[in-house]
Amino acid sequence: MDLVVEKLSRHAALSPTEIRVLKEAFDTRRVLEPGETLIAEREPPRFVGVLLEGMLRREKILSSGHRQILGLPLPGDVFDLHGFLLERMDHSIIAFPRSVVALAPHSAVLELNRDHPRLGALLWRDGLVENAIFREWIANCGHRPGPSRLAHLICEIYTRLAQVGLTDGLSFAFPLSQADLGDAIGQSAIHVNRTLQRLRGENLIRFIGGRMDILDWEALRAAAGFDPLYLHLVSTDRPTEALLPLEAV
Amino acid sequence: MDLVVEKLSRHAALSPTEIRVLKEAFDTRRVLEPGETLIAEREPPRFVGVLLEGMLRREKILSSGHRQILGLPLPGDVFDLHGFLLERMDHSIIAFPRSVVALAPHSAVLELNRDHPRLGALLWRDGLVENAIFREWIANCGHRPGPSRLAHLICEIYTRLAQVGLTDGLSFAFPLSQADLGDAIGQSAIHVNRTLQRLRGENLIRFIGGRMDILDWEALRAAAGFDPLYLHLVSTDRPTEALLPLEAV
DNA sequence: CGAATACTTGAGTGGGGTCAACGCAAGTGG
DNA sequence: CCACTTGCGTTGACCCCACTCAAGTATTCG
Repeated sequence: MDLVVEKLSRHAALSPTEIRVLKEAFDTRRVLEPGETLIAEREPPRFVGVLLEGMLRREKILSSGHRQILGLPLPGDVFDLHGFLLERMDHSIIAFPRSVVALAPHSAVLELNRDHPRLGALLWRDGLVENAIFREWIANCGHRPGPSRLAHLICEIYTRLAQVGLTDGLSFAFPLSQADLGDAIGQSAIHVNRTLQRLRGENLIRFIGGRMDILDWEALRAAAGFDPLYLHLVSTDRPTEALLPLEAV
Repeated sequence: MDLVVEKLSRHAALSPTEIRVLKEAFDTRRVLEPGETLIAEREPPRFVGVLLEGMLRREKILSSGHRQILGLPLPGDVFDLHGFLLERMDHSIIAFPRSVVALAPHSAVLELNRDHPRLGALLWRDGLVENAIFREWIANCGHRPGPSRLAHLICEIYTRLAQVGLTDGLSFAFPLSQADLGDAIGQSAIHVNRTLQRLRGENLIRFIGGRMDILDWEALRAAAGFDPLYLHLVSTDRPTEALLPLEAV
């Protein structure tokens, strides 16, 4: 959970009490095997989670039979907050590689929000960033020119992993198959293959054995038209006052 | 504001105090002329809003110059909750026709959540439904077959408008141009035109003068592969216990 | 070592994009 | 009242991006 505490602390220092309350709420651990479903479409959500290790995907099967990947929770991300007031899941959450999650029952999160509203707001903030990512994916699957889409996804994953210290320079674990990539950006796996070859041919990336190496970040960023604004990272040029001063709530 | 009170009341009865607190928080009115920007990308969000009349669009200009519409807040919808903990807007919000919004400063919403957590949770719920809509739009712009996309958007708008009583049978105001429709579903305006003609030719819809008439709901729904699960409507088959009993928070 | 899965490559095709022109209605101003 | 403009919708011609089908090649795994 230290990963999560550190991530939340970037926006407002957590008191020892808040850290304790947070850890007590998310006291359940669950290990997911590769491909295991954490929760399926139409099931009632029973908990809020944070991913500690591995990688998850949100997915939905369309009436045409196609699969659409809706999002990729990474370690440190809070997920299912989106559903904790809703009756049923509108999509499934599935583990890519072996993953570890920490779970909190909804009642614990409601209590946490009631008794420590500032901590609740920080958890919400994390969920809000994911919503901004959803919106960016609409643009990525929509009007963004074809070849840029894949580059954009790579830029996003790299930037998000770097935020939680899970990159090694410009290299990082990337456990998606070409079919997965296609379902994430709304293209066929075969076309993803050809686009990958192009990115490789232009010496922008190397991608073998589940590991992605970015060889030319600036060129990749330009090809993607990637602007990290939507990730709402903590940056040095943001307003100097704390996001959530203690007196705010 | 009665529209909003009624909408929220569907999920848990509001006490007279909660209704008063809600109305006091959203005490500012603002009228937007057609095409007027409520808030632009990169600006710091200053308020939470609910739309009372008209229609808004969330949009983003991509590096390619293309415009992508990310969402369509309708009357009764809470918006910008998504941004009330974030430093800058990652997209713009613009009025389609003349629209009226009610605004609450962030401090009022933080206070509301602190002092009336159940009311805060109901507002959050509305935001969560919008997130589910974002996810569905990813699928709509992504892997959904072409002709279904337009039909799906029409089904969604109809269903959401019907929820707040803004439909007249199967007829409703629909102030989007074909260019807007294209930017919403990730297609060119010209192709939208041809798809519209097809839907008209099959006697599924009539669409003139900013008004949409659905002529054959079941056929349109089938063409779209539309399943309203993601709208998280209040339905008769949901769990009988109240979503947010008073003792929950 | 076979079986399954993932990746690669080629050939053929069609959906949807772009460009360009035109129709039509609603303003607008002389 | 008419000439001009502006915005939106419609239609045709052309073409390319990306999909599908199909076959072949690693690579992993029981």
